[in-house]
Amino acid sequence: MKPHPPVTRCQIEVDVSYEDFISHLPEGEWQAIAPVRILSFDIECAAEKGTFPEAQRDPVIQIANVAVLQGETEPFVKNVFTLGRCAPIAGTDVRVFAPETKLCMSEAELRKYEAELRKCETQLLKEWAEFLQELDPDIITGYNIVNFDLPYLLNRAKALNVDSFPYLGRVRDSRTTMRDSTFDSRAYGKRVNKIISIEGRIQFDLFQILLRDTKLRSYTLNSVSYHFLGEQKEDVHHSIISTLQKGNEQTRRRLAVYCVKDAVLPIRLLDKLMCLINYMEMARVTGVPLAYVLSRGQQIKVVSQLLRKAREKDLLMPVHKSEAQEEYAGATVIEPSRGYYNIPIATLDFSSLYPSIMQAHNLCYTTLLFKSTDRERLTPDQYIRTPSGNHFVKSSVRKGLLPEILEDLLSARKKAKAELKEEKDSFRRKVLDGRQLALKLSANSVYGFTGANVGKLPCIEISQSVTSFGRQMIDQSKNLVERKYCVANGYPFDAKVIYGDTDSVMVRFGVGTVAESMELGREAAEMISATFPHPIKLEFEKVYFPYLLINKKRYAGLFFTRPETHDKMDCKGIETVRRDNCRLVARLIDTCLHKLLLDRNQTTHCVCQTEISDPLQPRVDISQLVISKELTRTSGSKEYATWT
DNA sequence: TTATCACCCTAC
DNA sequence: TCAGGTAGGGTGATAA
Ligand SMILES: Nc1ccn([C@H]2C[C@H](O)[C@@H](COP(=O)(O)OP(=O)(O)OP(=O)(O)O)O2)c(=O)n1
Repeated sequence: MKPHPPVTRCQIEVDVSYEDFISHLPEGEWQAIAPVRILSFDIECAAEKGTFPEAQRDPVIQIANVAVLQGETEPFVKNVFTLGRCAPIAGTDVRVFAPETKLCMSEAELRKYEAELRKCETQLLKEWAEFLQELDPDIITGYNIVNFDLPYLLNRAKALNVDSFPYLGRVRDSRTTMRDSTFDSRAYGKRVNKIISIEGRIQFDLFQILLRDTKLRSYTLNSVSYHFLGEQKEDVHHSIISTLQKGNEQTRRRLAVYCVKDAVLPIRLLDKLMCLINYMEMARVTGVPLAYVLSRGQQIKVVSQLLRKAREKDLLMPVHKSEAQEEYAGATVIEPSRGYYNIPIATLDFSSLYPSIMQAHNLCYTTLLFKSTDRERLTPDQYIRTPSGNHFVKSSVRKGLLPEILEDLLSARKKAKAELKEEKDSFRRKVLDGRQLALKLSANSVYGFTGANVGKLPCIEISQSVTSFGRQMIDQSKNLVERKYCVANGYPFDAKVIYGDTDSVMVRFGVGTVAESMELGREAAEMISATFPHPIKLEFEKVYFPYLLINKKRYAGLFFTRPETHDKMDCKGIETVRRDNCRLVARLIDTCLHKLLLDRNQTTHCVCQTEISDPLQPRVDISQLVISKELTRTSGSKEYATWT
């Protein structure tokens, strides 16, 4: 089960209209919009979260703050509101906001105190609403970033009857409303979310961003911050919160620091992950509003691009009554020759296989010939027959919309890849890689859209033609390699394709060094590419040496892109990359693979055996044994592995 | 004891 | 226009 969502709702205020905003961004200078000024405020109340039952009975805890980032790399905390006097925090102004608490209170005193507290909170909410409503867009960037827990604040405003609060948009007198929504897709899973209407402002829920863009074992703000920023929240255990609050200036200061950090971390993450830049690019390329990139799926992007292209050509999109269509065959996975290979294995891979198939063969809604009578009006060289038995006209007759869409998407991806190549910083490389992959996914989704049974415009003819071409191509590649690189043709060894999945072939050329393998791989890729129409391209991608092939979609190997040294250890489908195991298993298998591949020690079993006695020793941390995975249908919480 | 299935997550 | 696709391994429950 996914953990409780952390306090990570971020909001961006854009001064100009969306169109104006993006049209003012120069083509090649995305970095120029890096935030210059960030305003952030955040309120945290453990009791309201319902996570700390102890705290619920204790009305004392209320701390909030406002933080500002102005051009500096570190956010500057402008105001810290505390309840009770609090010792200064460096670089901040601390402001006392409530009456002092007493350690012991009578019943009457407590009630009076609670009433005071509500008054303070009400005033806080009013101040915030005013602050938001009058927040001037930054002169230089035209926007501000504000971080706070919007659902929480709206609920508090409701509970305290602060009627002036929920008017946070840029349209005066337009009430901010909140409702639940669910989003269900195979790729993202079932997500429950809150939809909050704020005209003229765009919401980025960092928790949702992280769920979509990253694959982590835990999504608490704490662990995410540690993972990406290398720093954690100031850890204040909930059981001591009220003690700290009731203590003195110094203890309350600790609490305040904790809250400041909470407000600042999401903004730092947003910046570090370059969310704004990447999402803006995606919105521009696919032609959807910025907020859709997060709140909607892939279909809307494809539809938007279709409509854009259709309008250019004076075409209309039909309203399709989607009747239930049956599934269609997908890609081939070559039967693996399982084993441990202590010689280099070259990997050849079609670049953007499905999109390039659609481009090469001009597959589109607008080029499909439904009926045989349509074919009779054309000469045979004006159309093609796909391996699945469907017919499409050639681009000389009419160029399809989908190929044009794909061209745009792929060129955007190409640019992203070029930038990735230039980048030296390893963290930024990861971010740029994610951006490149997101564009690839969007391109593949164009194909997926045509096969989407629940979609608005499914067209199985297209999708099954694409996959049938793909099957044919991987077959052909395998045969070409094996036929050319054999003893009969004067090569020292018979090459063998030991495995392949959808668009890739793993070739054992028989040669003993990485360099030779690369040489042959490059040559083979070029040779095979030449047999396919533009823009289909088979690329030499990498060499694995050594290579452990366990099963279909499960393998590991040392990854070489240069002859001298390996880049990394690459694991696919194995427990080390799966998140439904406990960490112990992942760690164990990781060490085994290290020994097997890095040290080439093929007698690893004895090492594992000594490790395996570990769980029975009390020194193994229980956290290593926690298994967490998503539970759908049935309810329940995390499962814990136990030994009794 | 083996076959089948639902479920999770991953590789394309 | 709420919601990209198929292939496939591994696990544990249940049927045969
Ligand atoms: N999420 C995905 C991933 C892949 N595919 C399909 C379409 C791809 O063309 C094909 C091969 O996938 P790859 O992961 O090898 O990626 P590409 O070949 O598209 O890109 P590249 O190899 O250039 O990274 O599988 C898909 O439909 N959806």
